[in-house]
Amino acid sequence: MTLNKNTFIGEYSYTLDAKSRINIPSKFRNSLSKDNKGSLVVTRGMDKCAWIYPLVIWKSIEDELRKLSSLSSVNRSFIRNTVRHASISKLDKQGRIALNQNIIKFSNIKKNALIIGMVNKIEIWDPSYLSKIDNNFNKIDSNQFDELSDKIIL
Amino acid sequence: MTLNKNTFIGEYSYTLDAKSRINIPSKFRNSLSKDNKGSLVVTRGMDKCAWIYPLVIWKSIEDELRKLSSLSSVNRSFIRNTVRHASISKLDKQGRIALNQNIIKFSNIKKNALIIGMVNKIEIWDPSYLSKIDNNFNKIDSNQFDELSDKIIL
DNA sequence: ATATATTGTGGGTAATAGTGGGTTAATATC
DNA sequence: GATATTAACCCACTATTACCCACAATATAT
Repeated sequence: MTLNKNTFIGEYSYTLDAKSRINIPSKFRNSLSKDNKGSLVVTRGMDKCAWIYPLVIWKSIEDELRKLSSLSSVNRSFIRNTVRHASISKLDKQGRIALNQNIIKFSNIKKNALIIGMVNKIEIWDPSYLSKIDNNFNKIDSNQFDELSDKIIL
Repeated sequence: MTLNKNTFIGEYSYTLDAKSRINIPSKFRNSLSKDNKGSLVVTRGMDKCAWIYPLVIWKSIEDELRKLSSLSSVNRSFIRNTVRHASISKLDKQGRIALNQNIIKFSNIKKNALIIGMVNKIEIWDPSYLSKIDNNFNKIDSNQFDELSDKIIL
């Protein structure tokens, strides 16, 4: 167990309880660096899922946003849409976080949820919804991957 | 819960009461630095919404304005329109501020209002009005957005 | 194999947050 | 100067959230 700090890989299946709390895999908790003090930032993903960042990673995103002048309407929209659905959540003593209704509805999560490590962030999915996405993934023309293969060596 | 001081993220739905008071989310109140002493500056936003700054942040904006020479008519207009609708408002014991009629009318706020954290400031919107803006936002040539996305890695 | 620690899930209780409204003080109006 | 209007301040109620403890299931160690 010695991945880089704030790095997440793997997939886990958990349940949302009556209070909308969900467990964070202990492996993820362990790879969270101390300076996060157990705080995560939950927001909407680009897909219909929740994105979760360690607080310190989120702060660096925020710093970038801070540089954008609000005189530009594009900047304003960009900032608004990036941060309006974000909220800080702290791990409780049992290692869970509470998801707000907004995110649950957006991600279409009911009882069961998949937590997926995405290297620098964490995703939470409704399992059946993700299966659909997976099907689309298989349909992608593999040429699109060829582009990536120039950039990333597997 | 340790975001930087005077930093606001997330979206909250509140109601304006009969006395034109509106609640400020407790998370925002907590991230207000002590030296603000609960004072906020409310003014017109660049969009049809209210902008709210922590007093100390507003002061730094004033300092920037001070540097603009009044020999330029553009500067004069800019300063005038930035400052003329601004007013200080203090949080009451329950964490609310009173909005003046000028701002309410300008923002087209009736009963319900959305409060949105915009990193260094807070916006208050009429919900239905913001939806319209959102729709336009989707029509914006996404090239402008892609530019930003290149700079900021989510 | 048994003991011990860790992990995931459930639930109770106290503290806080959000909303409404009343009372007094300040300001304006006549 | 008396009255009306507005704003500041205080108190009260309800819903939500944060915090705590409990326990079963799994993993680790002896």
